[in-house]
Amino acid sequence: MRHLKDFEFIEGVIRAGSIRKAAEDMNITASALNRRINRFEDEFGYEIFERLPRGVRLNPAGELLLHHIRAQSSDFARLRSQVSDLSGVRRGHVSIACSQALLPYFLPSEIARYRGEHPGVTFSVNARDRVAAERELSEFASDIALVFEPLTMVDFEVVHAMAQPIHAVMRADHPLAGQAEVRLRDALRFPHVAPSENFAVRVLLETAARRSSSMAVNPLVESESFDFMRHYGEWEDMISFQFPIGLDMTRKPDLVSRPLAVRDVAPGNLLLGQLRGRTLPVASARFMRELMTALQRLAA
Amino acid sequence: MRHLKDFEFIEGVIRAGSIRKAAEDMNITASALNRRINRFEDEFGYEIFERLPRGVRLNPAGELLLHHIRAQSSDFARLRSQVSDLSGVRRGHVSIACSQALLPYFLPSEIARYRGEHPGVTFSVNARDRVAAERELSEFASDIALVFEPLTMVDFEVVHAMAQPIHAVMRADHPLAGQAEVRLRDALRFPHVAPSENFAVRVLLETAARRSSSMAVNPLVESESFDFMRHYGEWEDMISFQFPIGLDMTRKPDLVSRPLAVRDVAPGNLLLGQLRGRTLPVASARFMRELMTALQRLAA
DNA sequence: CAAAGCGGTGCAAAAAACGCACCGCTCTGG
DNA sequence: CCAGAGCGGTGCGTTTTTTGCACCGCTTTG
Repeated sequence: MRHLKDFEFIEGVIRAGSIRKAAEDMNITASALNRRINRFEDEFGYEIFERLPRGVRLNPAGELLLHHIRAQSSDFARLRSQVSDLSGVRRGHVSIACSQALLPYFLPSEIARYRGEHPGVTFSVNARDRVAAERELSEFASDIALVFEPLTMVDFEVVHAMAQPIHAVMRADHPLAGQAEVRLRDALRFPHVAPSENFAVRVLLETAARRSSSMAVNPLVESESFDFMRHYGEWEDMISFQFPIGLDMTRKPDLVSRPLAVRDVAPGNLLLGQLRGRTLPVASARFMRELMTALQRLAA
Repeated sequence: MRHLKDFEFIEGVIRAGSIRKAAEDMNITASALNRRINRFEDEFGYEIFERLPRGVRLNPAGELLLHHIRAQSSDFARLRSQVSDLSGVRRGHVSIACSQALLPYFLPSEIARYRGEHPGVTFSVNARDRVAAERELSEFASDIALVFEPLTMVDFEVVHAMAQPIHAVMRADHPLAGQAEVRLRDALRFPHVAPSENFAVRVLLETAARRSSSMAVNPLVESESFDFMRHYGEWEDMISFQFPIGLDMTRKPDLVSRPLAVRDVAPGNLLLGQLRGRTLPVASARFMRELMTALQRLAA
C-alpha cells in the first residue's frame, strides 16, 4: 500500500542496520532510499536515526516511531480482514506465542477444532519463554500470548488467568506413584530432571525449595526442551515436573502424574493475554475467546 | 505529512459529500482527486464510496476505513507530542466532552491548576449530552469524556466512576431549607424547574417519580441550559435539581442545596472515560489522572 | 428539454522520485 | 601506518508519477 511505503523502507533500514544494506535488500538505490529517509525526517520534524560510522541506529524518537509503525500496519491488516469479512468470507491469521507446555496437546487440539469451523483461518504458533513472549506482543509479532508467570507485565494485558499446580511425572512403578499428592521433599530425594532457570516450573521449585534448608533442586539432567525431558523418562527412571495442561496421561499408561502438595509449592499461573490496548484482528479475537472458554472448561 | 495525504483527501471527500466539492475545498482539480480516490480503492482492493448521482457516500467498508483513518491520525498526533516531549518541552492539547454541570466550577478550577504546572498544554472543553459525548470519543473528536449516566457504553471505557446524589437547590428561606435531607415527594409539591428529557437528572427524577402514582415531575420551567435554570432561581422562588459537583454554594449564601433522600431517588453516576482501547496523547492521559485524583478527593 | 452537477478519461505539462557517479568521512586489516 | 572498504550524503540527467485542462456520458432539476 502506497501510504505505508515510507514505513516499510524505514523498517527495512532498521532491520538491515544501514541504509545501503537496506537499499540492496529492497531493490532500490542507496541514494533514493537515503533521500526518502531524510525527507521523512524533515517532514516529521525530528531525526529518527543516529548516524554512526558503520551505519544507522534508531534514536529514542525513532523507537517511538517504530512502535507507531508496527501498531499502524497491524491495525491496517486488521482493517483489511475486517473489510473482507464484510463480503462473507471468514479469513485471517492468528499468531500465538506460548510456553512449551502448550505445544503438545492443548494448542493443537484447540486450533484443530477452531479450524474445523473456520477453515480459512491460518495459524502460526511459536514457543517463547515468558520474556520473549511479552516482547513479541509489543512488537506486534504475535497477537496472543499464553505463558506461565510472565515477568514485566507492563504491556501485557491479562485476559484470562488460571492456576496450575505443578505435577510430578514418573513411571507407574515409582515408589511415589502410590501417593495421591507428592510432598516436594520426597520428590527431590529421588533422581529428577528439571527445566533451566528461565522457565516458570524451575523458578517455582527453587523458591519453594529455598524455604527449607534441607531441600534443593539438583536435577541430574537439565534441559530447555520439555520434549526432551518427557522422552528422557522413557530411558532412565526419573521424576520430571510439568504443568498438567502439558500432560496427556491417557496416551502413556506406563507414566503417572501426581500433583505436588500446594502447601509446599505455589501453583503456577497460566496467563492468556495480548498487547495492552490493542484491537486484535477479528480472527485472533475470536480464537482468544475460544481459548478462554477452553481454559474455563479445563478448570471445572 | 506525506503518508497521510490520501487519508486527508478521503476525509475531505467524506466531509464535502462529493469529489468535486472536496476538490474545490482542498485546492486541487476534481480529476486529480478522483484519480487519487480510484487509485486508493484499487490498491485497497475494495470500493469505499457508493457513487450516487449527486455525489458519493461511504459504504460499510468505507466506514471501517474512516475509523482506521481517524485512529491512525490521532495516534500519529500522539506520537508527535510524545517525541517533542523527549526534548523536554511539555506541550499538547486536551479535548474534553462533558456534561454541563462540570462547566461552571469543577473543570475550570482543575484545568487552571493543571495549566499552572504545564503552561504549554492547551484545552478545548465542550458541553455534550451523554449520547453526543460518546460519539465524539469514537470519532476521535474528544480525548476525554466526563458525563452522567452515558447510554450505549460499547466504545466507552470507564476509567473512574463516582456516585452523585441529586441535590435540590432552593433559596435559604424556602420551607424545605431546614431539612438536612429532602424527600422527593416534598420537593415535587413545590414549584420546580427541571432539565429536559435527555439529561440524566431528569431521567433519574422521572424513574423515581414513576415508582409512586402520587408523584410526577411537572416543571413549571424546563430548559436545556443549567446556566439558565441556576439564574432563574434568582427571579422566581423555585426548586431546581442539580448534581453537587455542579454547585458552589459558598458563592451564593442566599441559596442552599439539600440532597434528595437516596431511598427516593437513585444517585447519578458521573463517569470519566475515554474511547475503549485508545492510547491517549501524553497530555490527555496525564490530565485524566489528575481528574481521577480530584474526583477521589471530592468523594472523600 | 436545456442547464447544471456529478464521476470518469485522454493527453500533455509539471513535479516528484530515481539511478548513477562521486564526495567526505571513519573504521579496519594487512 | 596507510590503503581500501563501507558508510551517509549530494548534483544532475532521466524516468516515473501526478496534476491540470478539456471533454465525455450520465442523472437530476427547474
